[in-house]
Amino acid sequence: MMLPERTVERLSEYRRSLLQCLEEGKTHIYSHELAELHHNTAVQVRRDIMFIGYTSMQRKGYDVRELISVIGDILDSEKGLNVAVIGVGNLGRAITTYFVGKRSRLNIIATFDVDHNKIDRVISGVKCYPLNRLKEVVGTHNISIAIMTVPADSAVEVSEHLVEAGIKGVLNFTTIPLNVAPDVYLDEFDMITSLEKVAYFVKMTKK
Amino acid sequence: MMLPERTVERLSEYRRSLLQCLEEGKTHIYSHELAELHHNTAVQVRRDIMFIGYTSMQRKGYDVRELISVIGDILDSEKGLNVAVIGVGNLGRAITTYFVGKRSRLNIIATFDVDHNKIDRVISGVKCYPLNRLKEVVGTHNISIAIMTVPADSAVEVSEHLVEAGIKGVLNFTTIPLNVAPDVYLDEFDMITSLEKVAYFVKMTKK
DNA sequence: GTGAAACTGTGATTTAATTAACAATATTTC
DNA sequence: GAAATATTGTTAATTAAATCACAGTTTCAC
Ligand SMILES: NC(=O)c1ccc[n+]([C@@H]2O[C@H](COP(=O)([O-])OP(=O)(O)OC[C@H]3O[C@@H](n4cnc5c(N)ncnc54)[C@H](O)[C@@H]3O)[C@@H](O)[C@H]2O)c1
Ligand SMILES: NC(=O)c1ccc[n+]([C@@H]2O[C@H](COP(=O)([O-])OP(=O)(O)OC[C@H]3O[C@@H](n4cnc5c(N)ncnc54)[C@H](O)[C@@H]3O)[C@@H](O)[C@H]2O)c1
Repeated sequence: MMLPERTVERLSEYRRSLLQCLEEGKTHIYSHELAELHHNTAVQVRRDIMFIGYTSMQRKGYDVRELISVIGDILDSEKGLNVAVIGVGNLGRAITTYFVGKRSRLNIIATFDVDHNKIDRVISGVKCYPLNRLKEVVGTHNISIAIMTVPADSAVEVSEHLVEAGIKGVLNFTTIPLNVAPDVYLDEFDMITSLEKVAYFVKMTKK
Repeated sequence: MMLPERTVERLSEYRRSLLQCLEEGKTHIYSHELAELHHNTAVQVRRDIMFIGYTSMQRKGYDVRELISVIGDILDSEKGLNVAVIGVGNLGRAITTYFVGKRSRLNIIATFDVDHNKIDRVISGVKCYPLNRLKEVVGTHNISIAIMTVPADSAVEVSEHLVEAGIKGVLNFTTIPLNVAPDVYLDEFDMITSLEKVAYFVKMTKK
């Protein structure tokens, strides 16, 4: 049974706060505390936690360590998943640098590009392969997720290669919407739209 | 009257496709064509367009140029809005470089940092100011939107400065959720969550 | 010019997501 | 140890978003 998309997002966010709590020595947390950390309500938090079937010790709040672990059981794959970054320009490089070394079940283990100045170089410890070796490398390294940061005009073509190579999830940072096979999960991550949305609501509340 | 959030997002996306169409010399477009470009349905497109009160010439589809203009009337502010990037690290630099020069009503006109190696330097034509001049510069340059790309541990503090300085919209790229005054619009743009969400659905469809 | 075909615009309906309401349970106070 | 308090888990109600269904136009074919 698949959780609602918004719940999955919130669980990921909760987990990060919970890890923070743990560092601060907090062992238990109430639904309303978690809610306050995340612009939402205590009921919403409890509902999300209900979805994953965890129950707290009544009246004491949720056991932080346990909750982290249960969320992990839901979100993480047992052995983690391998990730590739496609297009190592400004954004691709920023992302790669950022993610590498983060303790996580998602490991960026390869990047791809077509620029000969980048190919075979190592960026933040991750090797850059030529795009035409995509299928091979995806296979041998068991990569299932791609982060797309190629220029807009090669996005469609590259996305087809990705599907062909056996990628099962795509996080698309390019500004053009993609079409992938129905068994491939696609998330469009659109900065321009986000910025325009902020601008719209700023404009509207000014009036 | 305020449009639903999702509709605003889609309008921004439609506009980009429409601009593309224009370049390709397409003068009219049907709802189902626009839908196909954006993983959604013709009815959804028509409903969104109905929201903004535009009507097509029956049976010919929407006039591309007109529709772009009407969406612009809804989304854009008359004179555009000024934007600042706070924290010019890897991500801040990538974003600044990307946005500058894009024909748009949203202009990145300043960046801020605390690192003396960055302050007073010009990045992609945009000057970097010291953070302690935030209020002054926001005032004199009439900046209303901030893109936050500072390290997580200074995010909360910086967000307070932003609100204090009179910023009205924040696009937050840091991994910790912020709390801003109720009249400030905040969008959390969370890459880790997005990636974890992709991973979850990949994991689930594998089974 | 008449009938069929192709689209749009929108009221009605359905589905999904959120919020309200409250019983059940544990804890504290006196 | 009874009453008051705080918190969870869940059913029911509400609200928001998406989809269906179809009437109303325009165009096209003949
Ligand atoms: N930088 C941003 O903040 C930002 C914001 C919004 C959207 N985007 C989108 O993200 C993408 C990347 O942006 P960027 O600023 O990093 O651009 P960039 O030009 O700095 O990087 C693009 C990289 O992709 C490589 N590349 C080109 N064709 C390729 C191919 N067919 N296969 C693999 N690699 C290829 C290039 O060699 C380069 O290294 C663009 O599509 C852009 O629209 C970026
Ligand atoms: N790079 C990514 O792909 C990525 C992904 C997810 C989240 N993020 C988040 O985005 C933020 C920036 O990431 P990054 O990779 O660019 O980091 P970075 O370390 O490269 O850049 C941070 C910049 O902020 C500046 N800074 C530090 N304190 C500041 C302050 N108080 N005021 C203004 N500027 C200050 C630093 O001098 C530096 O220039 C981080 O919060 C990170 O969690 C980044």
